[in-house]
Amino acid sequence: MPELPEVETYVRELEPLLLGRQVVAAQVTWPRTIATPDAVAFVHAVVGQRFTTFDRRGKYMLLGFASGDTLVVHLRMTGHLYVQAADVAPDKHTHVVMELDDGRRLHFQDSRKFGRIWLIPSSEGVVQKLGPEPLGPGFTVTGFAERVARRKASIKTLLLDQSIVAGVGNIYADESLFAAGIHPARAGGDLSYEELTRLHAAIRAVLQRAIQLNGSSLGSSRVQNYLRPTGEPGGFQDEHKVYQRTGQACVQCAHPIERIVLGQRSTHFCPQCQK
DNA sequence: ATAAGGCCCTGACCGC
DNA sequence: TGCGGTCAGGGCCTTA
Repeated sequence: MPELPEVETYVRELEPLLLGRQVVAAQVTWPRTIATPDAVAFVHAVVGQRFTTFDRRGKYMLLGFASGDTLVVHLRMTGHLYVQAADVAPDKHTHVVMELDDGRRLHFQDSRKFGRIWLIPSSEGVVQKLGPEPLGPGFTVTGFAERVARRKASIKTLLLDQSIVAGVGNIYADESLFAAGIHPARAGGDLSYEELTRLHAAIRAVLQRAIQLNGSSLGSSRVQNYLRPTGEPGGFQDEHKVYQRTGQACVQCAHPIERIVLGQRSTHFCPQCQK
C-alpha cells in the first residue's frame, strides 16, 4: 500500500521526470478516477498545463502547475503513476493517460480503482482535515498526546486516523508499534506519556528509514501494490519486523508473530515484545 | 465528539 | 479446469 514513504518516493522521483513538462493531450477511461472536476472538464483543463512543483501532504501527492492549479493524486491501495515511453500501450488497468511535450506519457494505473485525482486551484480543500506531518515540526509529543488522550479506540486504529497524524497506514502503524514495544490493541487513552514519547519517536524513525529505502513493495505472490515511477521496487519490505510475518519468528525474541483484526484492519505484532 | 459499520473494486486464493 | 465465495484495505459516508 502506498503510504507516506511510498508517496514521498513518488514525488522525489517524478520531479526530474516531469519538471517543466507540458501536458499536450489527455484521456480518461474510468471517469470515477477523477474526483474534481468531472472527467470531460478534467481533460479540457489539464491540457496545456506545465509541471512546476512537487510536494506531498500525508498520502496525497501535490503536483503543481505553472498556472497555479494543483494536480492532487491519491493512490489509495493499488494506484501507480508511471512515466512511459510513447510506444508503451496503456494496459487494462490504466485509467488516465497524460501525454507530455517530450513524447512520453504519464499513466495512472490502478487495478482496484480506489485511487483519485483532483485538478483544483488549491489543494487546501482536499488536505485541510489532515493532522500534522509526522516528519515535520508540527508533530510534537504533547500534541500527539492531546489527540489520543481519553480515546477508547485502540492505538492501532488511532494511528490510521489521518486527522491525528498524516500519512501512516497499515504497514507503518504495525511497524511503529513494534518498534515502540506497545501492544496495538491498547486503548489510546491508556498509554502513558512515556509510551507516547516512545511511539512518537518510533513513527519518525520507521518512516525515515522507509523513505531511505524507497518504501515497501510486497512480494510477487500478492498483488503488486507499489512500484516506483521507474517500475523498480522499494527496499523496506526486507526490514519489516511484523507486517505480514504472521507465524514467523519475532526478530527480537523468536516468539511467533500474531495477527489480529483491529478497526477492520489486519494487525501484526509480537505478543512477547509488545505489552 | 466518538465509534462502528458499509461502500467502492478486483486479483488472489481457497474449497469442492 | 472451473466455479463460487471470501478477503484485503484508505478514506469517506451514514448511522448509532
